[in-house]
Amino acid sequence: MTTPDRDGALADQLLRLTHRVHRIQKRHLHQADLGITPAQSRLLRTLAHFGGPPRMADLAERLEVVPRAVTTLVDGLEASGAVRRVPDPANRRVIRIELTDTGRATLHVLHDARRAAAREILAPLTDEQREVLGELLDTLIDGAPLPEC
Amino acid sequence: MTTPDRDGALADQLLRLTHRVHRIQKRHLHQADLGITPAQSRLLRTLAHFGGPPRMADLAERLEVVPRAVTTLVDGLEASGAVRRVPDPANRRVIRIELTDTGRATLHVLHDARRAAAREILAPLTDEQREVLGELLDTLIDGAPLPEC
DNA sequence: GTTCATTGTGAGTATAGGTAACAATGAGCT
DNA sequence: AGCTCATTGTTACCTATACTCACAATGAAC
Repeated sequence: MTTPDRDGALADQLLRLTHRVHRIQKRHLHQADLGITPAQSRLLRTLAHFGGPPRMADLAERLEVVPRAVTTLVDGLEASGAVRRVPDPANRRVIRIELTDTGRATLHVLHDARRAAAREILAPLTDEQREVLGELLDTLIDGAPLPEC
Repeated sequence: MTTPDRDGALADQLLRLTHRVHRIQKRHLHQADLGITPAQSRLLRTLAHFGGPPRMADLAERLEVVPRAVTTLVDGLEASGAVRRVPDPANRRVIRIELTDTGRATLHVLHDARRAAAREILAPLTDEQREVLGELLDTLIDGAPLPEC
């Protein structure tokens, strides 16, 4: 038997990798010294992928967290001056989250930190292996079933 | 240019995957209803990979967390009856962590939950792709530089 | 035998996220 | 109009993870 429990082994590897990725990202963020936490960085990154300023509910859905979590993250980012809460004139219940100029500058630094972290994590892989991994991760992420079902 | 920023893109994908893996594992663990948290599950899994009962310091090193964190995890697992603190007669400073029979049973259930989680995460991949991913993850994990340097 | 290193833990903190209740608002219906 | 119900963000609280720092007990080295 060449693969006694391939999926179980993959689970183990994924969990170990997950832990490592988180630790390394945290270290690089700390070194960047922007006062941005990993979850805040994730929100900023997501923010940049929207066309216009999204509603907080949009962010919660995209980040796959509960709306309450977004409130906390935006609180922190607003205190850092990276984002701004802007009330939506068309619907007074919604608040749109805008990236400030400071936030855009922060995003650049974060991007560099993220890339450095990636280089550290991916160090054992050749260029070809990174290409293959990228394709596999694309497939994994694009093929993910709808969140929360 | 075919790869404008491959490492940066990989970082994004890894971070998204990391979040997803963590959420899905948490859900499956909760469904298993063993009262075991993700970090405790990680410790149990690690425990099974040692030959004999390891010292808490060994666990901290292997898990790549600070020793204080191991204390908390063992506290919870001992309360669940999954492990036992056994003083080392050869060195009265060290405490060895033994898996109980209950713990061994728990491990089996956890293994199934982990495999189910893996199947859910890996659903978009074919068998061949899973093999390739497994090899890449092997390389990534084995080639990791020594912890904390 | 005094000094220094190892080992685990108490106390306190920060981050991440979850639930439940709620106030403000908008939408639909009669 | 009014009444009901869904949406949106937030207040208040709880849990899990992991960190630092200080410390007590022990062992090792000189």
